[in-house]
Amino acid sequence: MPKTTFYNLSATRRARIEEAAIDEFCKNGLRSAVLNNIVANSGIAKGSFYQYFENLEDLYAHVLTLVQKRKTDLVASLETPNSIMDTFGYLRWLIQISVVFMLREPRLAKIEQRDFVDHPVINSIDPETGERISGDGRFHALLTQGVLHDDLATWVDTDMAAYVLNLIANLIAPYMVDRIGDKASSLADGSVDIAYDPLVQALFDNLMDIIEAGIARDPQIRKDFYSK
Amino acid sequence: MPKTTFYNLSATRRARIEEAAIDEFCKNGLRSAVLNNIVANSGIAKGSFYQYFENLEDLYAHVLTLVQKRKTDLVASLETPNSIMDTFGYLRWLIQISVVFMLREPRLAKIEQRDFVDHPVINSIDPETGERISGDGRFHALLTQGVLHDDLATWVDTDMAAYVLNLIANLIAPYMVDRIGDKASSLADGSVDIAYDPLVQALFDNLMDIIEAGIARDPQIRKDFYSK
DNA sequence: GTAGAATATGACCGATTAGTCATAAAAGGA
DNA sequence: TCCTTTTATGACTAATCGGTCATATTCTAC
Repeated sequence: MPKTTFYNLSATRRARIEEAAIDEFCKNGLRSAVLNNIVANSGIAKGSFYQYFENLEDLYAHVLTLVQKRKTDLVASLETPNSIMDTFGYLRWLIQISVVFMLREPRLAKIEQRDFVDHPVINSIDPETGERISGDGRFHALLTQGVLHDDLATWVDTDMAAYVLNLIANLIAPYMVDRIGDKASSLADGSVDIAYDPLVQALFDNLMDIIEAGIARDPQIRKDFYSK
Repeated sequence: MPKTTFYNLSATRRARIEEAAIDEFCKNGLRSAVLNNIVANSGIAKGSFYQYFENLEDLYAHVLTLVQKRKTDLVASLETPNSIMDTFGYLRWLIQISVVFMLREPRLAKIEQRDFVDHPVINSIDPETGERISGDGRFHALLTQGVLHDDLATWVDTDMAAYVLNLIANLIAPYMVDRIGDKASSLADGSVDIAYDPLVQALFDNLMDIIEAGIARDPQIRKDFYSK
C-alpha cells in the first residue's frame, strides 16, 4: 500500500511514476522489474521513491489496483448496456469490454494476463449462499442471473462456465487482432477502435454463437438449425 | 541451441542440469532466473555451464523443447485413443492430456503457460491449403477432421474454435484442482491420478457437454433436451 | 519572517549478477 | 607411456541491483 506521501503528490507527478511503473512491469513482470529504470523514466530521485512506497512489491500491488480502476473507468466511459439487454447480449458486452481494454491499454492488459496465469484460480465464497464464485464475479453474477431468467441450460455448471468465460475474455483479444492482421479497415488514424472493425465483429458473432449454443437453454442458432 | 559438449555429457549429468533449470525457470520465468542457482543446484561449476550453453536464454530455449518432448512422451505413455473414437471423444482425450500433464509435470506446465501468455497467438500456414493454423495444430487438425466427418456445425469458425480449445486445455487444470479441493478421493498415496478422480471426471463431463453443445452439428445434449 | 515539519535528493554501500579465464583434470590416440 | 585434445573448475571482474542516509529544499502555520 502506498504511503500517504504518495497521495499528497501532484496528479502529474503521481501519473509520471505510475506511467513508468506500468512500462516497467508490463515488460517482464514484478520479479525482473528494475527500480532504477522506473525512477529514471519518471524523473524522480531514488530516495523519493522510498518516500512513496515500501518497495517494488508495494508499487506493483498499487499498479494491480490501477489496472482494475482503469478497467472500471473504461466500463463507465462506454454507454451502459441497455437494461432490456438479454443475458447473451450482456455477456457479449462483458467480453467485448475485455477486448477493448486490451486494445486501448495493452500494457495494463499484459500485466493483468500475467497475474491471471500466476493466480488463475481466484475465487471467493458468497456470504449468503455459501456458493463458490470464480473470477472477479462479473461472469458468475451474469450466469447466475441467466439461470434465474431461464436463459441458461440447467445442466451447465455455472461456476466452471464463469471461469472459462473469464479465460476467453482475458485472452481472446490477441487472437482477434492477429487474425484480422493488416486487413483491419479504417484504422490508419487510430480513431476507430479495432474492436469495432467489421471483421472483428464477425468473429465476435461467431464466438458468441458458439457460446450461446454451448450454454443457453434454448439457443437461437440451434433453433435456426432445427427449423431448417 | 546447446553446444555439442552438452550432448556428450552423461545422461545423469545432463538430467541434473535440466532438472535445476526447470526448477529455476518455473519460479519466475527467464528474465528473473538466476544462473548461480542453477549451477549450485545442479552441482556443476559455473565455467562448465558455459561449455554447454551460450547463456541463460540458450538454456531456456532448450527447456522449452524439453516441455514439448515430455508432453509427447506422456501422450505416448498413455494408451492411444481408440481409432473408432469419435470427434468429441478424441477432443476430450486431447484436453484431458493437457490436464494430466499439468498434474504430473506442474513445473513444465507452468513454464508452458507463461510462454503461452507471452506469445498467445502462435500460428502457421498450411502449405497445401494456405489456411491459417492456430496453436500447435492438434486442435486445428481435429476440428478440420470433425468438419469432414460432419460432426461439427458448419457455421463454426474452426480456427478460432481451435484457439479457444487450446486456451481451455492450457488453463482448465488449475481450476479443476482447486474446485474439488481436498475432496479428491483416494489420492493420499499419489498413485491414483487426480485427473481420474470421479469429481474431476464429472466436471469434465460438464465441460465437454458445453463444448459439444457449442460446436457440434447435432449435439447429443440438445437432442436429449429436445426429446424431453 | 521564521521555526519546524514534511518532502526531495543522489552519492554511497553491500550484495548479487552474468560472464571470463588461467589452470587443472580427464580422455583419447599413438 | 606420453602428448594432444577435450572438458571441468571456481576465483575473479565489472556491472548492476535494492536500499540508506545525511543533507538540501520546500511547505505550513503563526
